[in-house]
Amino acid sequence: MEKGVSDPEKVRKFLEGDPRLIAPLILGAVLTHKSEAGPVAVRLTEVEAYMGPRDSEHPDPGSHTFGGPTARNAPMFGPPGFLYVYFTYGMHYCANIVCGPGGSPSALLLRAGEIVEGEGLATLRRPASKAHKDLASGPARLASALGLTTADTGRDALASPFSLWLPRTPAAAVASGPRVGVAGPGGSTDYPWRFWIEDDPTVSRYKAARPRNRA
DNA sequence: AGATAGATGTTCT
DNA sequence: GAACATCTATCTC
Repeated sequence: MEKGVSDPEKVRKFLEGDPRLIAPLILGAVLTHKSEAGPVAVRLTEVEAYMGPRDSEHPDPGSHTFGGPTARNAPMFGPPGFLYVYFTYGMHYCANIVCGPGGSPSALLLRAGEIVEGEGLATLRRPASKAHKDLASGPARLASALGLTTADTGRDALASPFSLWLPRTPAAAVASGPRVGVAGPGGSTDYPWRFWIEDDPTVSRYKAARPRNRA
């Protein structure tokens, strides 16, 4: 694993930029979480930009900040480099890294990655995973493998027990594309919010969102 | 091997 | 109610 920039000052400065510019450059970065059970590190292979309504000419109804600040999305209105973790679908967590200048509010959703350290612990946390490449091949899988929960929302991803290493050299082949299956008026399906490392086996496979039946 | 259905429960509109 | 997820089970090809 090629080491890169880890100085929190420099990393935070980098994260102050536009998430759509940061996204292709953060691919390959390594996020580490050291828990009492041990460290787990993930090399990011897929991220998705979420823009605050005032930061973009493209409406983004998919963003949690689309409707303004709430108790849940408060970290997104804070300084860059902090975690925004939310609970979704009654059983999963998804982790974002806040970026843009403080108060933006925008973030990068960590959609997928490859476990590069602590695979044993990651496997314990992901008993359903049958393959190495599937340990973090999805936003909720990634959060689960790293052991992230809503208890971690608002915590600094650039300070202990976390660390974030930027890649020394940008990923060779970065692809981008729209989200799919996004419902809602003005749908944000027509803009490339999503970035991933081309041909990386750990990138999540896309399925259109399916409507759920009521109980 | 791929597609589909059902279940799970928090947060916001 | 609806939500950009995941797992398991159960079909079909």
